[in-house]
Amino acid sequence: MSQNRFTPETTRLDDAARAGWLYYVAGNTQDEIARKMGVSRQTAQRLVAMALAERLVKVRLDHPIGRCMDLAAALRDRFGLITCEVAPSDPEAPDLLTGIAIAAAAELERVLKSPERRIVSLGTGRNLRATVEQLPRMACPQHVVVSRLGNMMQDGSATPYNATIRLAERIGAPHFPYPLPVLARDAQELAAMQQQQAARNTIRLCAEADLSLVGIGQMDMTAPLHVDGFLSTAEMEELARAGAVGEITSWVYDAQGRIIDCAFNHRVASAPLPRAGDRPVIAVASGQAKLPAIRAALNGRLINGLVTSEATAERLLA
Amino acid sequence: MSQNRFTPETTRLDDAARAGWLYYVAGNTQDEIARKMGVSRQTAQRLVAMALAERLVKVRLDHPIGRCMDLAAALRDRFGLITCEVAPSDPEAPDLLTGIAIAAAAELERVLKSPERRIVSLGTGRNLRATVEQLPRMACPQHVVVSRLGNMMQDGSATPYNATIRLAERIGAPHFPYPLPVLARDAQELAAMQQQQAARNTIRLCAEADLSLVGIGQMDMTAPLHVDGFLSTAEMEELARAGAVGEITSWVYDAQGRIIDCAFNHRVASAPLPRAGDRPVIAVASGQAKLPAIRAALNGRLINGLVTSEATAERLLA
DNA sequence: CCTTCCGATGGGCATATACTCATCCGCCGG
DNA sequence: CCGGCGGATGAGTATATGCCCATCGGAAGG
Repeated sequence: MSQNRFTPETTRLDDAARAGWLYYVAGNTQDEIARKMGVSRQTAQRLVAMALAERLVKVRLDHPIGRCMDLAAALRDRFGLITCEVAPSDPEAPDLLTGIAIAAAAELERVLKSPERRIVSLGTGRNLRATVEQLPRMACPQHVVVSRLGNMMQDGSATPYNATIRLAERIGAPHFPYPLPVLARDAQELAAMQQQQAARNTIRLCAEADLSLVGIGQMDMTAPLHVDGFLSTAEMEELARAGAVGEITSWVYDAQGRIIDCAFNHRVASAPLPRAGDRPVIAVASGQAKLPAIRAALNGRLINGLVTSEATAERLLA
Repeated sequence: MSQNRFTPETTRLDDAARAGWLYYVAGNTQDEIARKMGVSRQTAQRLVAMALAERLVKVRLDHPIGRCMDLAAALRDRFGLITCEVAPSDPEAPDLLTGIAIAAAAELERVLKSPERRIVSLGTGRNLRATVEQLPRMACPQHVVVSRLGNMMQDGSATPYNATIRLAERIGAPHFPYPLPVLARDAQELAAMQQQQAARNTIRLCAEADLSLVGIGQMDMTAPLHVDGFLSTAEMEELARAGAVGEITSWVYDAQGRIIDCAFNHRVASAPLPRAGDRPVIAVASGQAKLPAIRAALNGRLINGLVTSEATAERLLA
């Protein structure tokens, strides 16, 4: 078909549209298209590619998951994330944990399937606990599970939501609880604690973790740190004045995602936050209340992966 | 990823949606999808196929031609056509000939490109004439062009719009003009005419035609048969009373596409209409005025191919 | 009229995709 | 507890697709 009988541009685009239609809508093979349009197969291929390049074909996914993946892609783009999963929100309960727990579990499971030894470090929190609950039982003795922070309060009692032990049990992997409490009394005590062999070993493992899953805590009266009794109301208010908007494994940061240089952070005994480089540091967090904390963590590149809900993702991008 | 932890149907469909999204929207290869989703390549392929089968992915073509091809596909479906082309209508002049002439010429060209001998039979009319004008010059001595009806009026003068000669000249093929006039005086004269060797030979060629291109005539005061003087106003009115809505190569038919058993048809000297079986009998017709005639021809399976305008296609499907 | 250049073309090949088949796993009835 | 059944899986393979490159032909400029 001689394109030059008419305006070549138009006709060529028309042909591209035809080819695109035949390929994507009618499901023809490029060979059939070539025959039907009277051109060579290669030309048909070029036309189909052109239809794609010229954005003539628009693909839409008619499934809740489609919107989620759009949001996830947007978040990845915007915040330079290695990985991002957005779970469909149930309109009835937009911030239900189950969805994101399943999504996060899928991420985790992917890593655990590796036959190579992997070090997985975990924070704490309801989200992570729920995530681990969603994992199927697997036999993964080759991996190592390590906690990034203590589960002891200063009085020696345990915090709830311990994900590390649960995960280790579930997959039959050796695990390293964090051998220090969440907080030291002061910087001096902290320094002493960190000299312990077990602490140094565990902190090193955390630094080498192939995958880190953490929660994100908000900084209001519903803050996990406050609810669990690590932060008095007075301390909370002081931190808020210093600009605190969120915390990850107890490290408190401001709206730009910078760890605040304050008395509280000098007492935090948790493993240092991994520099979110090439190894995934994935936050599992959602909910209106955590929004500023999540946004700050993303802005400050404290994390390079996020698993969240559709509703939260939308608000993050707004 | 064990689907059986949750409702298997849902999860599988979700996975299909993810896979579809990754494939069609994100442009991943199935191998990448397999890695990202932690499944085998084959499973990824199945998921993509499922997303397609379950109609999760909707492809839309953002180009005027897209609408045309949708209409063409709908017409093919609805009327069991072998081939159907819908040319974009210029909103300024919805029934302009050029568009459909180009489209029809493309159809014709496709057949002419064959190195095998093809018999192409033609009707008459502005549409066919315009179609032939759109053909590029080609050297096709292997083909044969034959006319399905005469171009002589009863007084021996020629009708306009002779497409056969023009086509034969353009492609350098041997051609067979129709050796009889359009109409005989009566059935008896007709029978005598058809005994002629030339007539029998030409009619046989028409019956064997590999491609037949015909126009469709309406049955009102603008009817080609009337304008060209073959049908008096009185005869027209009588045929209309008998239910005539259109004609193809002078054979007059009713709204169901049945050739009417009437005096006029008993005088028609044109080659019998080919039974629209597997060999293409393509009508080139468009325009509000021809709508009932086209619809009837489609309903009666007098044709198995149609080239028309976007506007006409829409009305045919309405 | 000839030369040069650019885009289009089709052959050939590496890769990706679709399909078939044997097998496996979990479920169910005996 | 066992055997049969149906869907899911992975290996293998035929087919389709994407890409590189040599070549061609028409347009612009000398």
